[in-house]
Amino acid sequence: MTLFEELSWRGFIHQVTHEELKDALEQAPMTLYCGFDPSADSLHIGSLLPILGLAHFQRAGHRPIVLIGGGTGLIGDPSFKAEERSLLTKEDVARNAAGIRAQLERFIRFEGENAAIMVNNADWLCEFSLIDFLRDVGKHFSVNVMLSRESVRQRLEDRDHGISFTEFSYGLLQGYDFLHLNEHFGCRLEIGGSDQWGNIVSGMDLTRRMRGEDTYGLTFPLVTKADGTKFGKSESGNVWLDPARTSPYKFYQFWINQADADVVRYLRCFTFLTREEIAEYERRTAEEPHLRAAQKRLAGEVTRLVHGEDALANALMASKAMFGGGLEGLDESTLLDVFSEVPSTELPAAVPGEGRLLLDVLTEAGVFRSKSEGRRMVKNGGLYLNNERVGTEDAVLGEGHCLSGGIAVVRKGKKNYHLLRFTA
RNA sequence: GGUGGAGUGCCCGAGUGGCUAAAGGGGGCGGGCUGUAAACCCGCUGGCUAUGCCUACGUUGGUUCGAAUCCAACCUCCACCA
Repeated sequence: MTLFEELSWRGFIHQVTHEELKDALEQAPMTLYCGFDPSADSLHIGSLLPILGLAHFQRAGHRPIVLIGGGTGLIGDPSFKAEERSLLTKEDVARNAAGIRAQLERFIRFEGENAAIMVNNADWLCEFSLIDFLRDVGKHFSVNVMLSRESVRQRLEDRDHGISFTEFSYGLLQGYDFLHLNEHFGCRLEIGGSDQWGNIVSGMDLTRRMRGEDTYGLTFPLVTKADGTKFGKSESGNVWLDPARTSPYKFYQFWINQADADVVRYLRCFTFLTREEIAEYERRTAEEPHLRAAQKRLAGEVTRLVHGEDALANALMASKAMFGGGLEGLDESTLLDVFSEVPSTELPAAVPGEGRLLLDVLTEAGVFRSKSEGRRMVKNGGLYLNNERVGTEDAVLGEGHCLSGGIAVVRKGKKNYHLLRFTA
């Protein structure tokens, strides 16, 4: 199977500028690039597709360039954005660029044969003088063409939001990146999300005009969900690659909760499993959906890829404790680890012996907004202490409620945990 | 600027003197079923020192034994006209 065929069945291909790209990729190693926007100090799973795209190219022997938009990030890409965004400071962008760089190193190999290269476009864009840029680069861009781009159409039509000259100029900068990479690294292909089509074509045009070089562009489709909601959001917001922002446990849970209708597609594009393996999961999803073998494999693969083997093991252990039941066997450090991201409240050790009402303690600890809420929760049978349902409103907190290490695990409903820690 | 209408709980929306912590719907939360899913079913959805009390129907004041409901002023929004 050729690289192009592989990308194709995995669902990586939305648009290609030239059909010949598929042959060119088979004939000789190619240098290609993909840009990442440093608008936050971490990537989120929306960037996973481009990252894995680059990885596939590298596995097939091509040379990827990872471009961090340290310069373009100072301007802001207006493509398909409804409103003008506020500018990030140079310090923010530099810090974000560093964070993203560290993350990308997990996915792409930067040494050995066809090692990837990482560049930051701040290195060349920030050097440019305005006059030079307008004379040398701007001259090759037609405002008429820029105005006709679909990606800014909404902003041109919307009088309330409009578009500033700054953002309108963004395309020139990204276009210049391609030219620069072509000149310095022989880069001949830019890949990106489907919203990047206009910017990619700009860069190709510029490279042809200024250097007479023909280049290629390829875009990935938007990742969709069968139910029409947006992919990449969990109830707690964006799903980030940074474990400090989205813990490996939550990350794992995000994937395990994917719908049957989506999971096979996700196995194709977010894992490196073979066609045969995925076909097997497709069969199992159809025949024994309740086992959710595909979701488990997807969550395992992606979590390992993003966070590593140890983090995956922890996520699995935590998931088992949260959903499998038994807490009794766990020792203190395991408990703390499993519930590490759960809010906790420290209480003096004397408290359990004093026989205080459980509801009073939990309201003080912030588990309930009011005592009424707590009473309601008990009445509806939604309050659990160490996985045992609390049956009465006047339950008293006692010695027997501590697990190892003086910890009591409070649960509201199915998934909301809170830890009480009794300290000496 | 003129005229008319409207502001109710997280949201929409009923309610025109006591039976109203306020119908109904949505959302949210909890329970059941299940696969940590979807769909569906059920319950809850102001607070408290709790068979009672307090707070709440745009704001402030008034009428009344009693007001979301009547009156006055103010604020805000909408519609139509200019």
